[in-house]
Amino acid sequence: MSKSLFLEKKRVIELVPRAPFNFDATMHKPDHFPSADNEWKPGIRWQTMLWQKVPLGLKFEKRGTIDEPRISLSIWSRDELSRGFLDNLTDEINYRYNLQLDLNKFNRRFKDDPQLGAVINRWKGMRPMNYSSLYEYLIIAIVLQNATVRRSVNMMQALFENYGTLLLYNGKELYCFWEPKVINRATEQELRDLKIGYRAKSIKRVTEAIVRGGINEFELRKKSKEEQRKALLGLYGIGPASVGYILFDVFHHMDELNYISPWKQKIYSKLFFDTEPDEPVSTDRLLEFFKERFGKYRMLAVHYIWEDLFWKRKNGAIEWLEKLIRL
DNA sequence: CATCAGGGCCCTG
DNA sequence: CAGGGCCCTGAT
Repeated sequence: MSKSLFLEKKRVIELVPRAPFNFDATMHKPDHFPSADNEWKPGIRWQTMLWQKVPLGLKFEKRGTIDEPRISLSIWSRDELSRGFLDNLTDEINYRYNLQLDLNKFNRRFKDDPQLGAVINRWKGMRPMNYSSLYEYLIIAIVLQNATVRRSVNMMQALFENYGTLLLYNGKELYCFWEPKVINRATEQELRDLKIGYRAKSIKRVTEAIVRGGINEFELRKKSKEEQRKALLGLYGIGPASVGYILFDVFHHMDELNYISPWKQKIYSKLFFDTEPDEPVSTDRLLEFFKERFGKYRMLAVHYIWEDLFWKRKNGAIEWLEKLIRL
């Protein structure tokens, strides 16, 4: 079973996102499955983070306004953190959370779009947000595959309980990810005993690739999208659906949209063509449509409309949608 | 009770 | 490039 750690040192720093910045729509994605490494309520997000092998408890708090945004970031740790470490961490958080993404061109270009215009208006300053390292995201992607949401939640929880570290800070108890080498030492059978099924093999092999250094997040950030895609597809258990998520969320390619899974096909068809779920528009046609209408911003545009839908759902069930998402 | 498909991917033919 | 198998779970 996992260990737990009380974090008693606290530092507070200020982050300055590029305006416009919408705190809640960035810090909470209602379509993401709940995970024991974070918690959100309006104006605050708690998030654990393993950075340079140091487990951290983060708390982001909303300050300022959409047009003059600030974030107060409190950082809990077991030991005192150096200035250099904090600077480094700040850069990483700016990168992962897309805090410096310039949305102005996107906003101007689509403010009058019949469908996207109103959504941009509602969620001005929202950006895609990823809190994970590449390795952590790969694990999440694997856990999502061929499973219902509930099952993904259970698998992730079992992994945290067995390999993660429970962090106690700010009155919260949240799990922090493990170092890859921890799972590299585990056997496939140990993983299978957590009821993750055949995914055990994928997790072992992806972890091994990371530990060996065969795939390096920081090197990959410098490469082209197609080089990144090729490297990711080379990982056992990582296919086009997972790679699509990673290229957008982890590597921030706002135009990465060239694979649509069957369940999303039905939802996109309804959203953009108002078709019935049993007669969805072909994925080829959907992809052409997105490309033509949203150009290099196509995944960002779809993200806006997708999140808008799930915020609506959070505030009251949407009947047609409930049938299409397996919980 | 049995059967089945699911927020994919690998492997085979 | 189509289709079967994979772990387990909740739905039927």
